[in-house]
Amino acid sequence: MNRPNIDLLQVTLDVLILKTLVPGAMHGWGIAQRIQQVSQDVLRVNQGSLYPALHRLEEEGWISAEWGSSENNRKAKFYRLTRTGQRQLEAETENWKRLAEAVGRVLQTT
Amino acid sequence: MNRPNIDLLQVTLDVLILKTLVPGAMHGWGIAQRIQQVSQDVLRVNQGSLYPALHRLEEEGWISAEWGSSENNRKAKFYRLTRTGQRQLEAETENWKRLAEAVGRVLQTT
DNA sequence: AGCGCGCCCCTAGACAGTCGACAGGAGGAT
DNA sequence: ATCCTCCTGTCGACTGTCTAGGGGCGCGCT
Repeated sequence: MNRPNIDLLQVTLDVLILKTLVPGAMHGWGIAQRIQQVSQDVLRVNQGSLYPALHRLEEEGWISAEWGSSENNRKAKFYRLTRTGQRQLEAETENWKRLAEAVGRVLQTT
Repeated sequence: MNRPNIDLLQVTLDVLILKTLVPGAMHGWGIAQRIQQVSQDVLRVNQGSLYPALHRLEEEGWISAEWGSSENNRKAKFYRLTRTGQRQLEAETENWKRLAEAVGRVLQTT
């Protein structure tokens, strides 16, 4: 009831993460930052959603992890898109498009 | 796994239902049919999602229900958009647009 | 040296909403 | 009578998010 002011994403985080990794490997915190930035603050990724998602994706074999050190010289786990992850990204992107179009059709009929 | 040809909606059903009721009152089954039709079969509403959603919306006061008889002379519960439901629809539509745009921005950066 | 802050990782429990399957009643046609 | 279609509804399992924690380690400041 008490309508929490939020309107976070109900979309599968997965495709967003996958897409963010296309330019190159990144650590989790950086991924979240970038998504928020590129979406102009509309999409915010909570840590409690981020890490489970990351681990899920890794388990699926769509991304692979490797420890390294961040630009601030902190220990960080870098994730990279795998080949199957690339395919998955394409499939899910296509999926999103169809979904968005379909919802659009329903919503914009005067 | 066995890729059931569908890829149901992970979107809030609510806004779809609300929008479908704009032209006039409808019964639950008809709402589901119409959404599927307008979305060109991309969006399918399962019964197990539909009725809980309907009841939820009614409880929120966004739609009101009334028993009547369908065009096939069957007993059916007709739902109508209330005034607050109208407002809610506008808000959620706006919300969807922002979300879709944001996801689009992330996804289409080459 | 010691302290705090910002960066970066992770987990646990509660909770909401969907999915697939199932159940039931009532009208119309055979 | 019997069966099919229309139409409403519920239940348990599951997936995924949210809130709210906890910890470790550089770096700059005093």
